[in-house]
Amino acid sequence: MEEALPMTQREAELIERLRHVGLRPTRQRLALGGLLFQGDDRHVTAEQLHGEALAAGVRVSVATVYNTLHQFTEAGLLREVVVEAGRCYFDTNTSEHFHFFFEDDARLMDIHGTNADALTQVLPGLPVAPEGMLVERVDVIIRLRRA
Amino acid sequence: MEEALPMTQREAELIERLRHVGLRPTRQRLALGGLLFQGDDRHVTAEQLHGEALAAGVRVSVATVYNTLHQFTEAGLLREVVVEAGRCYFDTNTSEHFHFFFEDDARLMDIHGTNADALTQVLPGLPVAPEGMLVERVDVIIRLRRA
DNA sequence: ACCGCAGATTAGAATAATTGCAAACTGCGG
DNA sequence: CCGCAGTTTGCAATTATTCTAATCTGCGGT
Repeated sequence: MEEALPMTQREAELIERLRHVGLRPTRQRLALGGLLFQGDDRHVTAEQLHGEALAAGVRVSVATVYNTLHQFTEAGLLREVVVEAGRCYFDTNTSEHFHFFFEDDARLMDIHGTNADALTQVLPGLPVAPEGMLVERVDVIIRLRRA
Repeated sequence: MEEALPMTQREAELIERLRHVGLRPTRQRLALGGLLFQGDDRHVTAEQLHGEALAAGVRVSVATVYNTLHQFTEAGLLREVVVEAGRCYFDTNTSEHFHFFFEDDARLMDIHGTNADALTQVLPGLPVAPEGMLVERVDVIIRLRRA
């Protein structure tokens, strides 16, 4: 039997957060959540996160990482961003924002600040969705290359 | 030996177009080009195009379809659009424009018309690319779902 | 504390899209 | 009509993701 580890504030918050969206706070979900939601915004692939988990000594399968990422996305804790065929990123920043994508090193970066604001303001109104359709999400990706 | 078929105007134009971008007008490239550049704008996946080619009685391998699509893209005859993890579309409309994506039937549609214009006008200036980087391309995808 | 079970996790196989490769083929300039 | 660089091909290899069926586990009820 394991000694009950002291629970940090962050852990307690994470548990509450999971419960709130109807997900049972299992060992794996807590571990992955802990890696994902530590401070600054992150953009990870399933592979990456799996690697980090293993490196941190957490036993977890790739399948579970995928399950968890999708469940988190479903629950609104993550946002999925597709940039390249056959690679998909999960973004811990779920607010309305756009992305820079650095093609040279396949890295994704949030765009925030005044530059993006004008763009944000223009988007909501247009273009009008076709009859009977509603806008699920708007993705704006600005692809960059070393000059 | 085959009888030389009469060459239509469109075929001749396609040959010229390929030569102009430095691609040898081979049987396969002509067939695929013919399917792609017939009138209205198209959004096809490699699989789809391969299917169409076979249906049209053109012998061509999947590998060649991929090669050709990428060469055409490289040459500026096509534009690649990534919408879903593990599926990538090629758009015969290479001008600056945005896309609707119908999540229900995985279909892509160009956005043109006045609605998109305001957005187009806002894009060029911002957001400013980070130091030493230049904007390769801006992708705007508006994801739709049946209401 | 202990039980039981619905929900979660797992390894490994299966699927899907795409790319790599080495051998065979073919426009096209000479 | 020759020759070769550029193309194409089938197939194997890779990569990302999903499926599956057996096993495990959080947690409410006792």
